[in-house]
Amino acid sequence: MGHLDDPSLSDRTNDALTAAHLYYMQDLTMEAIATELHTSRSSVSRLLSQARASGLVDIQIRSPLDAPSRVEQLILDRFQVTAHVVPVPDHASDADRLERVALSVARILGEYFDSNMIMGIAWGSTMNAVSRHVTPKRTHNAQIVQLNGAGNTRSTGLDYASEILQRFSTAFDARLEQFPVPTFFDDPATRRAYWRERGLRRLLEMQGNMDVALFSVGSPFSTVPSHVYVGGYLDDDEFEALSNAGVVGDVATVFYRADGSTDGIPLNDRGTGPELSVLRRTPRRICVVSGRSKVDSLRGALAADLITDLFIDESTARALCE
Amino acid sequence: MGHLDDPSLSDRTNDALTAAHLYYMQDLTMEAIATELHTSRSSVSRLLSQARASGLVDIQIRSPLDAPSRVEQLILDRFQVTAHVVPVPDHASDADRLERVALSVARILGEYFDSNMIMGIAWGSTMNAVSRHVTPKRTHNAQIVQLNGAGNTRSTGLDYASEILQRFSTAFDARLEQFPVPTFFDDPATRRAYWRERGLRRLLEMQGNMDVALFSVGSPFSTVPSHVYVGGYLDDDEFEALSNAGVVGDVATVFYRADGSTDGIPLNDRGTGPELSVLRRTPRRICVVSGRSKVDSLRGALAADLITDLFIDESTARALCE
DNA sequence: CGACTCCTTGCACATATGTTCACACGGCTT
DNA sequence: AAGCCGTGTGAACATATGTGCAAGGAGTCG
Repeated sequence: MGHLDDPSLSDRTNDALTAAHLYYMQDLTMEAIATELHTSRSSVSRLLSQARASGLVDIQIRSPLDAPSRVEQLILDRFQVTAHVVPVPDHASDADRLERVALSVARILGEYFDSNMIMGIAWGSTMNAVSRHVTPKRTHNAQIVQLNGAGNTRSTGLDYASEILQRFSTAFDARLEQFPVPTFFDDPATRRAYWRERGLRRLLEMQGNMDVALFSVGSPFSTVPSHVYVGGYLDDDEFEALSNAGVVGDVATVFYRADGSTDGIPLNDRGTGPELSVLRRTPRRICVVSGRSKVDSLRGALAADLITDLFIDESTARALCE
Repeated sequence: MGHLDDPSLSDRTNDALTAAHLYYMQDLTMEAIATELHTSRSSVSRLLSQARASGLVDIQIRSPLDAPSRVEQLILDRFQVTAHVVPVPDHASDADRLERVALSVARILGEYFDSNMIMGIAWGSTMNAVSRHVTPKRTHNAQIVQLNGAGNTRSTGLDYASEILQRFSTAFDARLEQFPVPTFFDDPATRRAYWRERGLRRLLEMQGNMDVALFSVGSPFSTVPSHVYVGGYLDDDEFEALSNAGVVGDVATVFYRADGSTDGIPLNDRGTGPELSVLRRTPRRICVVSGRSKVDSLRGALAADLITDLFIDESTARALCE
């Protein structure tokens, strides 16, 4: 309940705090709060919006512990992964699904990330959607690190990926380590050489020490291909090579097969994503998936043991269990 | 996010959970939720009310850590007690104050009480107010124990005190140990004898092992006397004896002076409240105070080191600091 | 000093939410 | 089967909340 005329706090935040108390703890109406705060009802409405948006007010849903949904339980049994099924009506569009799952993740992410932690984040449409809604949470000495490069033949990719990452970084007040390299090098040798650069040491070390990893899965061969597959990162030959190698998906542009294996997939030697073994060492690996077209890819990621916590829309969850 | 067609859960709770998600996590309007749930908007409104009232939805206010209010900081410095100041306008009536502080406490109490814990609770107008608003929280193997007897010359007091305690017990799904004795025995010897009864052993042991104690302070000589002082528990002689002994207040009908001392206060030998030393052994001692008339009594309780966490209305808090 | 921008405010209106009420349904008694 | 709860429902109404907009105030620049 810290608030009330603290000189160190901006008046606005202070009022927001007080308003939040009066509204959420004491069930006053905004009208009444307006009177106490000597302002208009509309301003109170705005104060409360701000309080919610800035994470001052924290709303959680706590299902009785004995009530994981049937699907969540099923997923836990089959894949040893904690699933968070987001209710979305069956007839919703894929865009809707994505948006709604992303919103749910954005709201709850603060539960997983705290002071002194390192979080690795990938980029793509899903992460973009999540980033646009993250509820801020104040942390100290926290670090966010980009998981894979985002440059392609047409641009450095800095705008897109960096914008995403920056939203997280701002929301958590965390330092941000970007990864200004192409998504794929042309020559594996160049990549290997570059990896030995000392400038990369810090970044790789951070990735090795991540507490949380946040990513989605890519699905190259689905009807709704992921960002990577349509953004000019891969040419036709490369695409075909993936197909020939039996690839079903990727995590942070590291490709894998249905059984989770990655050996002998040439593109991986040129990619900039973290070794899957590095990922697997990360205590919490949060995967966000929406849309049935990602099911095959998701199965592969599960087989590769890349995931500890899965956020997924309802019908995709059901599809996964079939 | 556990919910969704879990056969083990009542449909109603299930719907409430889903509705809560859609409303609080996905920002859908109730209208939209009604459509998804194939019901009417009004029902959704009711579902959400239920979800809030039953603690399914948990709303917290998290002030930036660096922002305890000035008053809270002041109280911490002076009394080594964590204060939670509840904003209440200066012109509010004492009844208002009480209600609003009580509501705030009721909402947050779940933070302090959990499975396998023992909580001791006093009774009185304040506790009554709190009890009427406690937000339920599911716990296992938790125990609530009454701190002091509630019988008087006119009744066993079971109705009043028991009703209060039962509300807590229900809200937390905790076992309840009542204390069916008068508030004060007529003869100290009777009390001592009774205390040796084996039936009392269990109760006293629980009190000795409390994890949390919840109480207010009584203020005998203020213009707004507490429940104990007007409920027929004390006659004029006893009242005068208290006055002569320099008593400023009580906690669970154990009386103390301004300096926190209790020695040589005759009524304490006949009272049924816990020894203050027992109280002081309790790790968390939550005191709820509203109304300036309780300030003197509160000072005494602070001097006696009876409190670790203090919930108090704003103007009383200011009065305390003067 | 004025002209400008950028923010904030409160009003009035548009929506969203809460609540009352009459009614329908299932379980239970007679 | 008829009658009588208690519970739960949606329509209609009553409130409460969100938002576009025009106006005002503080700061900045010429």
